[in-house]
Amino acid sequence: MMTAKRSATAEKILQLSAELFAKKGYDALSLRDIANACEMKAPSLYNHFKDKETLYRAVLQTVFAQESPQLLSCFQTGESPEVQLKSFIHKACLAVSKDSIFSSLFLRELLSSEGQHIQFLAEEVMAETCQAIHDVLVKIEPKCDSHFMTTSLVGLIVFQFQMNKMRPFMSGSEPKHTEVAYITEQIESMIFNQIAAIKTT
Amino acid sequence: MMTAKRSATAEKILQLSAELFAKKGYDALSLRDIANACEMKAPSLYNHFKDKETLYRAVLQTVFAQESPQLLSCFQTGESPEVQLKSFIHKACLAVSKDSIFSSLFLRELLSSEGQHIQFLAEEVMAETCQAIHDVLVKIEPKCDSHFMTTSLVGLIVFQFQMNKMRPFMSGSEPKHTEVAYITEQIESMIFNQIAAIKTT
DNA sequence: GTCTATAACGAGATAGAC
DNA sequence: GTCTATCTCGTTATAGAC
Repeated sequence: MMTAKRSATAEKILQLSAELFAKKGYDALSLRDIANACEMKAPSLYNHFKDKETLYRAVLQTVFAQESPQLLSCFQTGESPEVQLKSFIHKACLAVSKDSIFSSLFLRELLSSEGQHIQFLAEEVMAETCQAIHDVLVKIEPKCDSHFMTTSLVGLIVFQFQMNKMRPFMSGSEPKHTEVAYITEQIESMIFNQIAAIKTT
Repeated sequence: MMTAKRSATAEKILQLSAELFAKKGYDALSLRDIANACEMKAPSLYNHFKDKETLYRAVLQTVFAQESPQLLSCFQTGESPEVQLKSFIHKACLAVSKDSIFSSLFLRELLSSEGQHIQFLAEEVMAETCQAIHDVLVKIEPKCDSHFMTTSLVGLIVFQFQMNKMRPFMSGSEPKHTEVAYITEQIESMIFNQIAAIKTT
């Protein structure tokens, strides 16, 4: 599916507003804020996008499309399924830790009451990546519930990094808990221990 | 800490607006929407709450306070730590599946850019429950990272039930994946398999 | 007094005219 | 790209009902 070629300013609007949509959410973010970040006036945005909703959908599409190839590449190597999965976990954790735009937008949509974008996200944007995780899990251990493990993996990655904001106020939290390497290692451990447990039954 | 005694209408406003705040989010929900649900006019709300922000904070407090005793009771039995943790997982999953107000508000706050309420939630509202999980995990397996396991458990519960909206559009999803009993069982399995794996090292 | 509704304000929103 | 119409927001002032 080809995405329409965009002008340079349209690209600029997309990139800058993606960050703002992720940070403040659809309703709290005004077109003026976006225009401000782009060094233009709000009505000028209408030269590039039909309305706020259209801009937002374009943001969803491009943000997820940017991450997707990187993540999919993990599964296109000659390595064993186990190694492929591990490298995916590492790359996904790194991506989410570097900027949370991806995961913030995803979580916001998951919370949204009007489920308009849920289907779009699932089928058009995340399908390939989730399918790849799904397939590699089946290869590693056919007996496992690969759908549930896929959602658990995605959930842990998305949630644990969001939790970094709250950890300072929680008991038992240590500095290491906010480190990418440590979180990655722990999530990897949970997933592979679960697989191992199923394997031996 | 005593909470101020509230009138019947104030309680009604709290209950009805909690649902709406969870569903639409702080910014998207107008005082007129709330008033509508309560069968009153917007300005009348000001007889019961100073402003929107105050109402919202009261909502956070009461919603979490309602769930808290139920969940804490799991840890106040004479049962073994393992049984206590299992009964907590069951009760928490059931609570989240019955109404997602609790977990929606929590996730929304976790996403919020202004972290004003994060500390409040962590220290005033969720601290007791998280501490109880933390303690029981230490009892079961002192070698485990109980902080990380606590957040993983909370994250899995909150996330997996939110995912039910998206599952219909994902490959590999079956009807059982949206059932409370099945999700509960799977989360329990992940947590206890992780504990078992740590125990044997 | 206690709670309610009506009217209206100023700020800030989207979006269409120019 | 700018101007501006129109709408909706949170909030206040005020006056009437129980």
